[in-house]
Amino acid sequence: MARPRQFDERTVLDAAVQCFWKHGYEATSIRDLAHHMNLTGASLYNAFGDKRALYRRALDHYLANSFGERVGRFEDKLPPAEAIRSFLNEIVERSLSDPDRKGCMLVNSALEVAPHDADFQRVVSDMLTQVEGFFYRCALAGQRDGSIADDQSPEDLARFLLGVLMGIRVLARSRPEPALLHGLVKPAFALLKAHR
Amino acid sequence: MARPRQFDERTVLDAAVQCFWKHGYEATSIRDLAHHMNLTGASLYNAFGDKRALYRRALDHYLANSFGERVGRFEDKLPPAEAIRSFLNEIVERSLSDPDRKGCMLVNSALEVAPHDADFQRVVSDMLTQVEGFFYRCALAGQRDGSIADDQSPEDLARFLLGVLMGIRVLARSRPEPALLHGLVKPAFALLKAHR
DNA sequence: TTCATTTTAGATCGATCGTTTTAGAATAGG
DNA sequence: CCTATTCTAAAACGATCGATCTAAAATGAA
Repeated sequence: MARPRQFDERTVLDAAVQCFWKHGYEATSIRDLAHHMNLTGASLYNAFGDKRALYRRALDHYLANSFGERVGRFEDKLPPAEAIRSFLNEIVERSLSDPDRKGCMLVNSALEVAPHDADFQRVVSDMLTQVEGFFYRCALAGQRDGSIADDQSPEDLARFLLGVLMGIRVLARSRPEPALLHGLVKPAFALLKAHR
Repeated sequence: MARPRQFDERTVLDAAVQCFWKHGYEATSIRDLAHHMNLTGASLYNAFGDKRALYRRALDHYLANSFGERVGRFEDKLPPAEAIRSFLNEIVERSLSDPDRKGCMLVNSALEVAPHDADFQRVVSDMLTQVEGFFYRCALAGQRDGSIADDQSPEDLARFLLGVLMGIRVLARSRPEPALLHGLVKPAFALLKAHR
């Protein structure tokens, strides 16, 4: 019977997420990771395989705990227009209060890793499609209940909102200024507003 | 009297831009750069100092030849609303036709390098402010001549358009799909349209 | 021609990289 | 107790990194 593990997998994955999220894949070394995860190199390799596999696990962990839980909180609990606004506003507020300016690990991965790795390309693309799907469902429901303007198709509104979200994420890392991020979403929300 | 240089600086900077733009800073090695720039390591160091300084030169070169020239082409030659639309549409079309999916070196830098380097942080932030300024001037002029809706302030419109541009850039690298990018800008353009 | 200076070419340096190895430790089962 | 298995700790491996070094080459001036 083998020796049992000393570490808690979730705890070490949280630590890995923090490292990769802040610094990116290439600039995060295995020694940094091992140090922050409180593991030795061999334990890290035993548990996760290699750097790339760890990155994948960390990204999946991040996505489950960010987008996954955020959609769950908003989609079935708020009216569609409000779900969209709350979703984006929460991201704006969290970004403005992050001293590390980490932005979004999905977006960071989309730009750094995914262009050169087919597997990550699929993960990122699928996830972006899911985010778009959330916006689509909200736009559709909002146009049906009359709370969202219907001059644009729900497909285009979903694409537009996805673009706005990506823009927020980039500016959150590069220019996390309240006037900028609040001012950015204001016209977007106005576009959603139904004219009655 | 010293031996003259064999290389053309602009040509080697173009090559450096391509390397850094496609792969990012960390994942681009000096040997890659030297190879694509057709220089030896020593020549590269003699001419540019070190990797970081070369990156700075490459980024400046990129910015002068992308944003700089694009604004020059549109701002004084087209009406304001059309300048905005042409600016964004050109970026969409170029992104859709780039097999390397390089996206935008400024955005890539904003996410990879700028969070950890004060100098680059300033370069990126200043540049984003200039892009916003372009949008602001167009929004202001467009609201004055009545071709751009005025329910949002020109400041907020500029912020919004900057966010939309960032979104385009991210999606151009991660999901360069015609329906997505075209669909994204359509509602944004509709928002600009004045209701007369 | 020599001289001084910079460039180019290729090799080398010391450090860091991702990963593996070696050895001791921790467990349950027999 | 022994055994088999996996975990943990630390050292080590081979490769690559950014940068420097050494030597030859290229120039104009004296």
